Amino acid sequence: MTDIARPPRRTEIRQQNETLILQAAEKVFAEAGFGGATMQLIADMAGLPKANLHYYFPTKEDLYRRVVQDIFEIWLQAAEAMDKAPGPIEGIGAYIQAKMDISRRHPNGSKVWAFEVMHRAPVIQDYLETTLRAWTTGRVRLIERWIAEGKMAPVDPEHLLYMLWATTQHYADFGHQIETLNAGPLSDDDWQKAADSVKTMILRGIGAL
Amino acid sequence: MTDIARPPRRTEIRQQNETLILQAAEKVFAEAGFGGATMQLIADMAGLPKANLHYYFPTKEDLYRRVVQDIFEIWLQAAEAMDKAPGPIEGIGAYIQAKMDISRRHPNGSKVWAFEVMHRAPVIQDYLETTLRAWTTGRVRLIERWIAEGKMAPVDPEHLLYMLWATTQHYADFGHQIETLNAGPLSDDDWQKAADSVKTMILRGIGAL
DNA sequence: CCACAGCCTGACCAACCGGTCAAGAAAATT
DNA sequence: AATTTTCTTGACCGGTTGGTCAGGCTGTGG
Repeated sequence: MTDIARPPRRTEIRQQNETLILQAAEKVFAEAGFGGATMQLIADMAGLPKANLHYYFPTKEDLYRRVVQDIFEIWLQAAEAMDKAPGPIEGIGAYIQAKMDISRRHPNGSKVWAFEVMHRAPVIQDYLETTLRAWTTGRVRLIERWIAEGKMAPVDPEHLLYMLWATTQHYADFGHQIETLNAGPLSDDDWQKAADSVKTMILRGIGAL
Repeated sequence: MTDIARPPRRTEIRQQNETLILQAAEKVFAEAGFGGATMQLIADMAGLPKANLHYYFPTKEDLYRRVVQDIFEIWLQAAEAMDKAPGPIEGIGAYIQAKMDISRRHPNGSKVWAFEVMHRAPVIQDYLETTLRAWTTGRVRLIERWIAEGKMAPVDPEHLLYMLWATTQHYADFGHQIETLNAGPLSDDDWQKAADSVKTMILRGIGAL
């Protein structure tokens, strides 16, 4: 009865199977990259026949795109903590904490993003040029304001952002290396120490402490 | 005349073709990962028939292992700058500069390493457990000495090392993202600014300035 | 000049890849 | 209960993959 093309009704089965597939895909893409991942492996991990995957996600690239988009949104959400803060200690401190939590809880998502960017971002280049760039310039202005208000030292805002991304995501992307040097997985205490170390070094590094 | 099994004589042709193949392989592995890279693509980029690659490197994995090993040695060499220094300002400053130079000149090598570690290091796990761990504990002791001598604030040495690796390698691994936000490749000035920013923030962050 | 080790490569192979499809099972709607 | 939509799946396909191999080529030491 409606003129607009109705979006396919989201039945419960659909919802359930989609998340099942997406979880398996995130893991496989993270561990093998786009080229190394196979639909068969994702299907096995999700406990579904391969043909069923192609019913929900027509192509491998469609599935991959969804995985990358989901991660990007999680990160964007974490960035909100930065905006409401009165100064860098609260704002950047909260941002580091939020990103460290994500590195711990969604390490595979972070890895897929890293794979994609290293691959020269064939799938999400438009995101980089639009959403990420807009977000970045906004945050640069915020940092510049804090500097003008004397709340932190006059550091280059862009390189500060790169440092925030690099340090926090390192605990996800290079988690295996860290665990090897640590002779085992990081405990709750280890993670808290890591977050505190990063916060202390960076906040002092920008003259906010 | 020698009793030991002679290593195959390294003719000039062999030397030349091996480096040709290794250069092409580094690029392809960096852009596609191990699974996504194909011997055919590497062969085309090296300007040799595929069968010739298998003459010098019997399997894809042999070739890959060589690429990863080469990068690891470059990094180890860069770390020497840290040892001879009297304190953190010179030592860590020089280490950051050296690693930033490598990120600029060998971005592909850095990416291959990242791929490998994200892949849970199937090929170089022994390197992580032996060489890298030994190097790390040595450097931890050095930093602890500097702290004891009052030359820097009492930060956690391991997390400082992670920060050094993360920030410097970020400019190689995420170079595409940085170039996109920068609306173009980084100039000489940009690279110097980046290195200076990292040095300033980290050295101040560890209380060495 | 020969001999021979090192180098080169087109053709080939089994295995695996992403993706298709037809036919039916299960649910939802009427 | 009938019908229509959504979901499921084994079998299949053309194309590509890493790797092999026989046979020819090349340069060098004797």
